[in-house]
Amino acid sequence: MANQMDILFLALADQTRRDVVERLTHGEAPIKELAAPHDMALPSFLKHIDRLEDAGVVTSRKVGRQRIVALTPEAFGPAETWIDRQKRVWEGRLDRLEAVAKRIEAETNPFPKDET
Amino acid sequence: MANQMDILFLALADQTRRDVVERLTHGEAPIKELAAPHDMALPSFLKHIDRLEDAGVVTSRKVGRQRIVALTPEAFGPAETWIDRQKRVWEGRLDRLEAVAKRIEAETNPFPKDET
DNA sequence: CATTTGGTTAGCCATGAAGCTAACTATTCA
DNA sequence: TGAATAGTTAGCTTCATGGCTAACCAAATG
Repeated sequence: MANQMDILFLALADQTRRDVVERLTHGEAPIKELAAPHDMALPSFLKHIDRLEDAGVVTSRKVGRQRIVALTPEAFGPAETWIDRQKRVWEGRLDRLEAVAKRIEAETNPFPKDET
Repeated sequence: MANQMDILFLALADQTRRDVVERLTHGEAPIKELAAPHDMALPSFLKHIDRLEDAGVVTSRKVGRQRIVALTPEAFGPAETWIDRQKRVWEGRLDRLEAVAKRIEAETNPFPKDET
């Protein structure tokens, strides 16, 4: 029942996971290093990483016994695009209302004040 | 345990709620009209509206027995800003890596190829 | 080869989210 | 004023989320 956008927004709806993302903007890191600042058992922390990976926000690869996690910021695209579109439609609506208001004024007042 | 940003992202992490937002970009509407396209009992739908309102994405006022809901797109700000910041830090990092790479090249190769 | 280290798996618990029905309140309208 | 309309409240179920411990696997190291 949860689509990709649900998963993406949900991944960002948690402070721990956003902290991990912020850390990763400075470069990839192994699980242990990522987990260090978080007062949480490792298996619990792992779930957060898995959730970020499911959302496509992060990828990971095994190097020896370490798992190196890296950011994939392209993943934010759909979220940003969606928000932008909403704002643009909303602003478009304001423009249209303004246009309507002007037309009504023109129709009801055949001698607008800016015309001498 | 959930901060304001959690609540905002969580509000957007649901198709029904995103649909409502999209509808509201075209103008405010009473609950019943908003609920109509959604195959869901009214009390269930109400919870979604309440969640959007908690997140600040929407406001509502009572007019007679109707409750009119309107969008407040400024609420998206924090989400957009956060995502943008992550991308900017990430890109900054790439720039820095590039700079480092250039410096290393210059140090190891005193006669770069573009110099005759 | 035994031990440490880094991660993983399995399984449990408490809480919260999303849905429902039934019953209620408050406007509006005939 | 009685009936219809628009929301609301209460209370229930089911499933997901976020946390835990214990036990395990596999790579690295003494």
